[in-house]
Amino acid sequence: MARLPVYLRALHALQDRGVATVSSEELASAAGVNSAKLRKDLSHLGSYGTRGVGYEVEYLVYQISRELGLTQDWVVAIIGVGNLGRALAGYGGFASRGFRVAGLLDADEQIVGQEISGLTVRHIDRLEDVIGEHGVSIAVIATPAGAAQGVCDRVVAAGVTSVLNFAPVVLTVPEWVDVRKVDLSIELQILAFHEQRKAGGPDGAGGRPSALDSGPPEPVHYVEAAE
Amino acid sequence: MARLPVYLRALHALQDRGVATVSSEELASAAGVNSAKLRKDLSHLGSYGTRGVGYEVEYLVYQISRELGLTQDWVVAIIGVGNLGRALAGYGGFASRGFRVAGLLDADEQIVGQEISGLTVRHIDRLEDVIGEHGVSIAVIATPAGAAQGVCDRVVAAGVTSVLNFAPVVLTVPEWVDVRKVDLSIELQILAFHEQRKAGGPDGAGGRPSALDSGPPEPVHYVEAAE
DNA sequence: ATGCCTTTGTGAATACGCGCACAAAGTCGA
DNA sequence: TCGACTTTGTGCGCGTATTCACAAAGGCAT
Repeated sequence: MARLPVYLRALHALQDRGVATVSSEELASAAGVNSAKLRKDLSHLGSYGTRGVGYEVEYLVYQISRELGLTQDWVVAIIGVGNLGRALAGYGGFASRGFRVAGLLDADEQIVGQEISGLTVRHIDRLEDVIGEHGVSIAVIATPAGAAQGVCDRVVAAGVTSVLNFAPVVLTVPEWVDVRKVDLSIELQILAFHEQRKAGGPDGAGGRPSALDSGPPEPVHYVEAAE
Repeated sequence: MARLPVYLRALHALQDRGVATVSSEELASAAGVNSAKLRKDLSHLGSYGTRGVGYEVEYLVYQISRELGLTQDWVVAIIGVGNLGRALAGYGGFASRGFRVAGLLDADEQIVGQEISGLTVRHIDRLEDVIGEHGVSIAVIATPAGAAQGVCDRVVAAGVTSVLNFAPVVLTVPEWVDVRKVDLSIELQILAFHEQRKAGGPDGAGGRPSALDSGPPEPVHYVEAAE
């Protein structure tokens, strides 16, 4: 389930606060989901709760980590060291969750050789070497759109079976390879869509809170046809 | 629908290649979805196809852009100018889709005053001013986890009704505010989960291609219990 | 003009996810 | 020891999304 990482994060926060046991209600609230859903999710990986008490935080952390495969280290390579690649290389959330960045690669000679977050950027020509040497199993593609499919084909040919794609293209891969896509522009477009509806979209004003109940302080934003 | 931006991107690519009309089958393939689903999605915003021919690319681009609210400009502020904030500020996919970054804000005095992608970083104290002056309606939160909820409360109080959150926390907002979350660590954890299953997870080896059919060149990666 | 061929738009069947609500199970106080 | 209370685990119904499959609609060649 895609929600397990969220639970895990909430559990880590509880752990840091010294909480030993937690009820499904509390944990669900912290994770922003329904408590029944959370219980059902947890029950799918075995019954680790005690009725009348709740779940033991530490034990649950271990079980979820195990289920997610975080009890082992995963070796990651980042291809494309532009602004985004740099940000990813320096992102602390990786190392703390068992993800080790073993290689940074780029095609730009200006960038190759630079040291970023303790790693030297290597040339994309060495892609297969880097993957082989370090046993990379997850590739993060942060290249321009045009280069993404080519890079993807190469990492797959080199044995990578999971790809995290930040380039704005739909990657084609063999069926044994998993791809997840993060697209900043699409996220904004979805927000714009809802924003437009709130401001009284094509269907006429629908469903936004009136100024009477505890709505926004300012009426609404101006909306005028952009042509 | 959350798929419209994907269709739009595929259509833009077709437009660049000079394609005038496209069938649901082709477009669905380019967008990575089922063709019936695509037709149903498009039919929900009116019937813009011609039977026997397909859809006119240019017209469809306009209709989807309109539906998504991209015929107007949206004003965005980015709060938190670390590695990620910097990457976002320089991301070309924003401007080209009608999103204008009007403000960069940070709490760090070292960063305030720097010019990044043509914008001067301002101090977080001026948050409300920046939002008001430019009519910001979308806030991008790229702060550390600890600061995110506080920043979120402030932008909401200042009138922002859409938030794109990169901080690894679940934000609590009034019900008229939309939040979308992008969490790099969670994406990797989901990949690790599938990776583990492919490598013969807790359930025993299940469903991965054998070495007989067109599987990966190398057998599989080593997997050993990490404790 | 006419009939064949392509492609859309959609009814119907299916699968899926979600959440309510409750029984089973366990704790804790008396 | 016993009963009341808390919390888990899950059966069930419901609404939504997805897919199949086909009839309606339009183009195009003859």
